[in-house]
Amino acid sequence: MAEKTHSQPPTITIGPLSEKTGCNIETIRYYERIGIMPPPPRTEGGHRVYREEHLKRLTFIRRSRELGFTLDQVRDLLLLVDGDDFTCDEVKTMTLEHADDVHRKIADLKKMERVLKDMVSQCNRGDVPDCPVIDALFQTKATL
Amino acid sequence: MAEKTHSQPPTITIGPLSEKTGCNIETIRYYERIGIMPPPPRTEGGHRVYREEHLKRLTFIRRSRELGFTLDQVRDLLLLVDGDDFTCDEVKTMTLEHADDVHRKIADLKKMERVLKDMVSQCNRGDVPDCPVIDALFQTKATL
DNA sequence: TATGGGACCTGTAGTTGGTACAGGTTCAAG
DNA sequence: CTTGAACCTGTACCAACTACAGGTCCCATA
Repeated sequence: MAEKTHSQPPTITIGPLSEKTGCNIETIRYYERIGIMPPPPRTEGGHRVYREEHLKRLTFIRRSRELGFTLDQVRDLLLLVDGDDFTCDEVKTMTLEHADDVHRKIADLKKMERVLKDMVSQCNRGDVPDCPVIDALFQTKATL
Repeated sequence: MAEKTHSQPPTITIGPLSEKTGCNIETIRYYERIGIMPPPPRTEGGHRVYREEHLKRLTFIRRSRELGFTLDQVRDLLLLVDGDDFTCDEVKTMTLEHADDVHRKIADLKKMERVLKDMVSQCNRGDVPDCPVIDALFQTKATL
């Protein structure tokens, strides 16, 4: 309510930023080092001082990572955002491509799952030292 | 057909082994370095010389990796195999645990996929610089 | 037998996306 | 003014490989 004259925009240090975003401190510094977070202003003593815009950007990055975008993809998304001349179509395309990747990964994992379950389903002979799983893993057509 | 007297067991060098297993050369040497492939005998000049047993072991490792076992898990499986006192149950348990991991990964990826598709489905307004995907990625409850 | 070049050797560094210290400085509450 | 939590930098580490560089070996052909 009672703001001082020349009121400054609210700021936080790295610790609270970490808590608010769920992104750990070392990771925030890492993001700065690799250039996807901008270097924030510092206090006299050298402590990082963040503002709302940093929080937003870091949230964006976290969210994107949670959705499985690589840091390179995040970099591209941020370029589009920063350029403010991005088109919805560009973003849509990237997202769809990524969705395809995810889809393929799901398909691969499903195959894996089936093979694993098939192998296990052969195992019903108790604890004899003759294991169909092991046999399956040794399976190959190659010889010397 | 016409084998010499004192016929030696057939051997191969690392190149052919790589081709037969689909495991690249640097990876084979890497596996040796980390101790999951045994150091093979060498020629006078120092070239590695492999036999059937190496081929089998490497195939086992590759197969396991393809099925998503980590190298640590492969190490465990190999201990069981090498000890030749493994029980089918032990192997079965490891495999089931791994199958569960895979199952969870599939579930996570499916969630991702849905969110990505939902975001994209908001995109039908052409190429205006106002993108629901970007908006969604910025979405957060946190403020300074 | 000499030689050319492909296959092999070792050792180190880079990849991705962070995490984990060590060892030192700053900030703010009491 | 003191204390200790929070912050700083820099380096090393994780999985699971891959990619060199710079040197040696092997063997088929001339």
